Amino acid sequence: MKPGAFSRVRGMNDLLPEEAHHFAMIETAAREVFEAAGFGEIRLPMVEDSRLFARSIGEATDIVEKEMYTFKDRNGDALALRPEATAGCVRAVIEHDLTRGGPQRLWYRGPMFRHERPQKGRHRQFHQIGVEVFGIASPDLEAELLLLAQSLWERLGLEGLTLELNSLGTAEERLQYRSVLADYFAVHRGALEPDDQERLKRNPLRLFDSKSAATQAFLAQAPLLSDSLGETSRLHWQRVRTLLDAMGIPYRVNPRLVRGLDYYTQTVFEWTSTALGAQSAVCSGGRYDGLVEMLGGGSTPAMGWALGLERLAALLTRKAVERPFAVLVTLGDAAEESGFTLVREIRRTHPGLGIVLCAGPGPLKAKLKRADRLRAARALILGEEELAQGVVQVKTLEGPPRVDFVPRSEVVAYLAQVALSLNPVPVRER
RNA sequence: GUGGACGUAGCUCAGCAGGUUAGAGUCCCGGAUUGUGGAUCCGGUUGUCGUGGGUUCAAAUCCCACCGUCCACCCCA
Repeated sequence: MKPGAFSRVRGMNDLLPEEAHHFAMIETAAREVFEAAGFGEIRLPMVEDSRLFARSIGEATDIVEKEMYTFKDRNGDALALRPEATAGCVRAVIEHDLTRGGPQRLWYRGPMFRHERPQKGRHRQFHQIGVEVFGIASPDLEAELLLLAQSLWERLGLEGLTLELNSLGTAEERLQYRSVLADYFAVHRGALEPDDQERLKRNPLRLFDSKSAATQAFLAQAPLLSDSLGETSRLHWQRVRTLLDAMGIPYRVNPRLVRGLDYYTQTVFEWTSTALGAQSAVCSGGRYDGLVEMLGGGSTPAMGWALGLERLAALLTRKAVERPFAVLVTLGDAAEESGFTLVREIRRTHPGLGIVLCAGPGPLKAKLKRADRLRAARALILGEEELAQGVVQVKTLEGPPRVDFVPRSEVVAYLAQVALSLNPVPVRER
């Protein structure tokens, strides 16, 4: 790179064609799975009032305290680039009264922004696809959303993901347990590492995430979250697991899974992969029954999850490459003119037929080489000789060597026929 | 935000007890075959050695700072 050139902003990456194609595969699969399940897409702004995030995610979370991109616009309003989309989605549901006609099933996708130190699987601009459902309090919602994710993994051919889940109970139960845990740890405060002392002070539940052996030893003796669940929560939690068992979706109950965002209640979960290093969470979420009300809406139970596209794309090992059906090679100006006419005709009559142009100057050899590298099925050669005879040379690039001369007037129909007979379809995976 | 490793052609990397003109593989381009791909052979372009400063007769090589990537912490998708 030359001195005066610009480089990208730290943590905000270009998605080159290969990765972009993985993104597109995931997005396409997600759209199919979601829409078949009755979810509607919602497109949300990337900028919101920064107080929206402070109130929903929690004032005392790292996301809000240290990681948000906040700025004042020209009116002096405090705005923020969204660090996640649930808050904005809830805001929109309230603003447009979307639950009026009964439960709402929504999905979204797009970039999120957090000012963290970049690492593999962790970027300052990253991309999520998420679903949110409003207006269903019963545990079948958990089963529905977990099945939805499972369906997506299967649709993508992803294996080796682990589902962990836990129940936090109602907001009250969670708060109560929080103080029980704080009391228990108050005695041991001096024995904790600075990080964990901080957790104890600010959000004791986060002690479960600690990697300190001492803290984990204390936790083994600590009162259990599950013991502070009331009857209703216990039955809810039981029902979620029964439904998962009935569907045969494997999972592991992890009593230490507490999640970082303040708004979660009842069921929380996380899909992880062992192939990603420290940033192993691929998809996570949970129920947030109190959030709608907290943000000024009516009392509305809700739940959602989000997946990280960068992390998921990293698990797609198969190289997906677009293969054109044919490459059109022209030689000379007159053939070039005729060739463009042919391509226009093909694209008009058979839009799905992939034709890559290889016109302009240059030796035939190099152009065929390009066709070969694109892994096209056919090369269409159009030069002075073909022009004089009113034909197009169709060369088969895969399989036994073969060359056909097809009259110009029949070539479009001929190609359509060949493309049809080629099974699998022209777009294939390498 | 904290700690550590690393930064040399587009890509993967060698070179670094300071010393002519900075290398290999790959990729790309051209030719052998003036209009027929993949294999082989021949030839060619790769570059402020991350940036800036310092030490020195001399720095890709040693020192410092900054930037960036990666790893761990932290956090989380």
